Amino acid sequence: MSAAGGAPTPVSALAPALPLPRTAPRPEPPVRSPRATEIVEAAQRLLETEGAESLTMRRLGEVLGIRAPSLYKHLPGKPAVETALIETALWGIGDALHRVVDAAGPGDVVGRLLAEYRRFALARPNLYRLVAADPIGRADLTPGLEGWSGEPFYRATAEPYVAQALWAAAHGTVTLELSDRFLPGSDLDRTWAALARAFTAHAGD
Amino acid sequence: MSAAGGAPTPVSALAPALPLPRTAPRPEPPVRSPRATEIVEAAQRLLETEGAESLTMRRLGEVLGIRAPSLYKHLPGKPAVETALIETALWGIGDALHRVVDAAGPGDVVGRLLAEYRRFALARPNLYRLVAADPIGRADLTPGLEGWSGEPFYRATAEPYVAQALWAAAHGTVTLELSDRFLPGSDLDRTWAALARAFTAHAGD
DNA sequence: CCCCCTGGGCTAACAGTGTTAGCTACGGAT
DNA sequence: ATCCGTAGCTAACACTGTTAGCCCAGGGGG
Repeated sequence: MSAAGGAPTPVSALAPALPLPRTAPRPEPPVRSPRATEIVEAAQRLLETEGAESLTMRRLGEVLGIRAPSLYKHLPGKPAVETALIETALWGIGDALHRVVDAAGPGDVVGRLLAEYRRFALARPNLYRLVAADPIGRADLTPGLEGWSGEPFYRATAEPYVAQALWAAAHGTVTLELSDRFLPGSDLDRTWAALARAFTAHAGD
Repeated sequence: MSAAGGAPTPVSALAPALPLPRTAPRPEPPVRSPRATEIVEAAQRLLETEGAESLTMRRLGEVLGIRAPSLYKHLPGKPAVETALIETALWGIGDALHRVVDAAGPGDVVGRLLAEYRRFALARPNLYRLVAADPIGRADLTPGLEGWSGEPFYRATAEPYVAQALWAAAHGTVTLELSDRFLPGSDLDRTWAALARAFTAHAGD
């Protein structure tokens, strides 16, 4: 991800930019062989239905009617599978968030952005957890993808560092909600509302 | 962790509470045998100096001049080691944050709280990453520890849901900073400043 | 003094992980 | 008809956490 816009956006821009412009174009998905695509799709199904600890090369081969070592004829290894899954997640989040900002009705873009971010993650908990799991082979990710998928936060806040903070806050909140780390009995709707309020209330300062 | 105070604090309290009260007492650390304590300390050193992937039972035994299976005479397994490390981290964070709130000079408690949270995590990156790594054997944690260690956020905001949101935001930002997930070239000081501003500016609304 | 028993080490082993090497069968191109 | 790449296979390696079972030193009770 990484909010704060793509390459052409100068980081120091305190921009007015009310029409919520797009700056970075949607990056091109990488070309994969048909079989490799099948494998990645099977991996996604496996991850969502059985959880991360079931996403093993042997198990993945099994659901494909294949032995584990044969997977290496199509993909270089397990990190590649995970990277592919992370990428589909980033494309999904990016598309969903850009859509929200595109349909910018009158007020509270931030609130709707946060709601959509939350909705997406809760709908695919295991996928989001995978994205959140630290290391992420930055170098192997499609260039520009992280920036593009975080860009809606910039479009909504029009200030790069507020955008980064908002993105990080959303990420943290959703992570904790997925891990069930908030005090039991908390009304998470109100937590999200408090977060939206913090980033909305004081438009000019 | 988990902000929003301990048991006696009614969640609905929109409290005035300006003297920044403490609600939950500091929980008692669990009693461990001397040898078990040695092992946990060695694990912490190992984690910080060599990283999470080196924190293996065989390697841990090695630095203690012991074979891996012997560790099981003192601790029930690797999850127990990790839980112990997580607990020391939570105690550390809790102590540091409570100290900040105790020394409450005039303004910007939130800013100083965030700064301390960040400082702590960056000083022990691998330890913090371990805490952030999802599953956390909630049941095996010292009761009340999570609530107590997040309580300073409540003391600083005096509203449980704002506290949760602030804590989550801090967690997310520090996680992304540790994983180097922000756009390269970003001035993270400004991101943190933007976060503090969001949770400070509008005191009353 | 001897016995017993417990604490804390050991080796061997198991099941599981990602991954590599080397073999083989099929299918399309020359 | 021959070649060769594609895509499967088995065997194996090095690693993980973990269990079973053995063994030896030290201390207390008869």
